[in-house]
Amino acid sequence: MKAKTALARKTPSGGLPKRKPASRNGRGGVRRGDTTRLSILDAAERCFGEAGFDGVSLRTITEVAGVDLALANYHFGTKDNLLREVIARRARIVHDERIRALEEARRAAGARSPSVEAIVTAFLEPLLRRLINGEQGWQPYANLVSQLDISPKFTGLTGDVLDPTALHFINALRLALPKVPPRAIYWGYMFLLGSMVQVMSATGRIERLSHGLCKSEDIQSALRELVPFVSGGLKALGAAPR
Amino acid sequence: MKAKTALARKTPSGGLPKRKPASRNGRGGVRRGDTTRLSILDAAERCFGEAGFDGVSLRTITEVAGVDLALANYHFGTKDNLLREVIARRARIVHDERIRALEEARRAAGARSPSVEAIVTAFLEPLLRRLINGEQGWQPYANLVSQLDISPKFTGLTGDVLDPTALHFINALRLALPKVPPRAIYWGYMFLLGSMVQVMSATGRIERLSHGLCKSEDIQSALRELVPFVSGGLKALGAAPR
DNA sequence: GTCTATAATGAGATAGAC
DNA sequence: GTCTATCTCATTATAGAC
Repeated sequence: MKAKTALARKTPSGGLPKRKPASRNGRGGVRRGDTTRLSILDAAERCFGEAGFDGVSLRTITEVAGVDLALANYHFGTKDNLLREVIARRARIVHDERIRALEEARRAAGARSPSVEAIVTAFLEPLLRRLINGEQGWQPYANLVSQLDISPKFTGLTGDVLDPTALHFINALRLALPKVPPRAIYWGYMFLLGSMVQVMSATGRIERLSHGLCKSEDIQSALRELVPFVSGGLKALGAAPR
Repeated sequence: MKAKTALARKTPSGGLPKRKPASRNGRGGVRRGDTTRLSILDAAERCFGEAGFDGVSLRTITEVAGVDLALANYHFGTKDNLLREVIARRARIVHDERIRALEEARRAAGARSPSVEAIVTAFLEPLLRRLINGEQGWQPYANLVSQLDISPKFTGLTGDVLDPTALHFINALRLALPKVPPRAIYWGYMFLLGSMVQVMSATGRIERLSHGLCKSEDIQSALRELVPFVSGGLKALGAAPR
């Protein structure tokens, strides 16, 4: 099984141009190359989200971006690295906001642990709220992350970026559920992820099943069900027969 | 965004050979073409599961199968159709067994509805039990189904095959949880799917997070946590603020 | 049913003019 | 930074001998 793309390895960054300096022109303006970079990043996000990493070519991406094919390689080196930068861009934002929300919940709870609901909400809201508000580019990003989360081929990539957040929340859940054994908490976190992913990936499946009663895009309603579901599930974890 | 593969459309089956007759030689023997067919099916299952539909070429698949490249097209027509047959083969088995398990649970419950736990178990066990027992080819299949479940590109395919099962269980859950509104049940079913998918897709993420305390391949332990989690989650669904 | 050979196209990446 | 042109190789699929 020849792997054509080697996402497990770190990019040697040998093929990349040294362009971090001169990114701005000192008067707050944006250089031409920056808008090109952004166009490619946005187009890649959208295309990857719709068709998956291997389902889209750089040709298609640059076409959607309205720029020349060669510019993808100039700005990002390889396709692998383009994916990396697509993920990293928004993952940082979500991570920071999740941690802030968790700290906020801790402060609100005072000496006790925050409730499971509060922890789960702190995890889910930062990303899902953006989908609810329809903020530019977040739906494709959510779609993409969902796909990467499942695919064994990409665990290296998603892990580097998403594991730190995970450990914070697993820790919080352990404190909130002292009677649930750690093993169960780890699995519970995976189930939380899985449930969230079903909400994030707009497959249109739920409208087919429900004959239009529920809608994939109605994240608001999904979140209203998701928080009690996950919280109730986590609290039920201790009762497993040993 | 040019879609190179048209999975939404039904295959016209014009490129397929009329080979259903003469599949067996009347004395219970297996013809040469059948073992080739099987080799390709098995190899495709494994490769698709590891790298995704677009991440693997027919060349690689036939190489893994140890047969000539042209035989893939001879036996299956197109790559799309090969995927279809890979899915259908085991999906039928799982569907039948799930329905049987659900009916068994109904019989055991007598006049009342089966418990949520019984319904959830009837859904999860037929597939997960095979992973636990390490039955040939089921892990790659589970991996593949997980990926298709998320990808917007493939909903047409998975829907045709998996929706009938879904509706049976959604119905059972509605009867078991009369106080939970239907909308919530539909979402709950999606969350059930999502949690299961996290168990089925062997990404190795949970061992990284838990430092080896949990293992992706230990489906037995995962199932022990999954049933209470999902059941508890479903029961908690009604409490959503309207 | 299987194989060789090849068609027809698309892929990621790069060299070099501007 | 951008573009044209191209390299090199892989892709799906088929035609035709055996």
